[in-house]
Amino acid sequence: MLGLVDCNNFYVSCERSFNPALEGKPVVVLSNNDGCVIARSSEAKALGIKMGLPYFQLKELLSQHEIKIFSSNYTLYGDMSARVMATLGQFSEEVETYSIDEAFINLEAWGNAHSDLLIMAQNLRATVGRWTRIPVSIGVAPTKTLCKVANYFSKRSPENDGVLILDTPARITEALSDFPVAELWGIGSRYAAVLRRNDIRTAAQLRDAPDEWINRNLTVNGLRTAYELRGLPCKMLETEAAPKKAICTSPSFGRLVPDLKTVSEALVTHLSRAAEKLRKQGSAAGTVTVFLHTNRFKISPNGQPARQYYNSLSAQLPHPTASTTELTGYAQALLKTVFRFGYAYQKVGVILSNLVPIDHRQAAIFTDGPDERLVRLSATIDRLNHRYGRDKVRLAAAGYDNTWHHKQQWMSPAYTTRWRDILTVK
DNA sequence: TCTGGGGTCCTAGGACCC
DNA sequence: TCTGGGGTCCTAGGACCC
Repeated sequence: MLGLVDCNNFYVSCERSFNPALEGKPVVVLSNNDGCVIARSSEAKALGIKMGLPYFQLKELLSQHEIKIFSSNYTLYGDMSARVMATLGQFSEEVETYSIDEAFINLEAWGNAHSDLLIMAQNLRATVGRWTRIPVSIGVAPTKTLCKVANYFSKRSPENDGVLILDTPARITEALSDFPVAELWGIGSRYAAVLRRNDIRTAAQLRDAPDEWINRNLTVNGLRTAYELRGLPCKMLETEAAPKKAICTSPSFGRLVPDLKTVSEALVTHLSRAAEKLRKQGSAAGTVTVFLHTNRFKISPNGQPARQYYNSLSAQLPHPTASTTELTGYAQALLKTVFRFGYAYQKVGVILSNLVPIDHRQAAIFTDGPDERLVRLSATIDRLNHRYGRDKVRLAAAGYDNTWHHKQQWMSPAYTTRWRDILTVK
């Protein structure tokens, strides 16, 4: 059996973990740039606040209710996630960190008896709650997709008390007959529409559909989902995090930016961030892509949609590199080519791809290899910045104007990762 | 009138996830 | 005024090979 442990309203729960005054109140966490709602407490959900609601539309509700608002604090959420995952390690040898707030775990050691599974799962919930103050829900089943279904019901039915175990054909069929197919893991809005047109409305109906039809309409991914619903595992537990194949950094500007100089400085800043991630996983990039675009929601003074511009450009590098300095040269050249004057830009982004392990780089025939001194320089800068703070040492090309930086008006302290933010007990 | 068969590799676009 | 960010995988079609 496998378990899916999912943190309830994770970002809100992180904020509450260090600020108990938020208990029982409607709390929302906003996306980057304080753009829209990405996490809601149950009280906020009860007020009808939808996922993805833009902040400026939320404002109308603020006058009627006392809603607590937070900017995304990923330093805090990432650290709390690591603490939750480490706690899971106490209960299972094999933990797959599936996302910041979810993990699949192997429950082989718990045995197969329903009562044992229930006791262990409740014990796990209680321990995570005690150690991190993060409430979790647990779905237990023979495949990952069925775990997702079990988890869905464990959250929604109070009588399940945060745990649901689907361990017999009868229990599985009962759950699947009640489960909207559009909510299945792997079924998005497009596939949901296809299924609806074919009168497939529950997970049980998809499970029982002919393989050939599923394969034709939902590709092999849909077929895997159907197999998993039948209890045949197709998605294995992956406890080793695979290195990323692409790394992208593209936060929006805090205001619209029209000029090349500012866009370029932002690009260099983003690239520095992406290259840090690149070196952290021990990779070098063979391709750099730069893209930029205007605000697609913007309306002109005359009431018409504003003129839009989106473009991207990639360069294959003569040799893969992990040097911020070297990558910056290419990125700036790409930007000069894609940039058009006369637009107000919302964001510029950079993607590093064709990643290879840093010690297995293919040398180029006709050009010199990467300058090892530049690679060592980047590594040294990483160490300095880790110790003294982000961007303490950086390229001058990143500029000194930070008026374009994204907004984060309601940021909570980094309670667990910054000395001066540690709570004081009076 | 009539024009083979069997492959690989790359890319763009579309689907999905949190 | 104001609408997020960062990923993965699959498929069809085009270009190429002998």
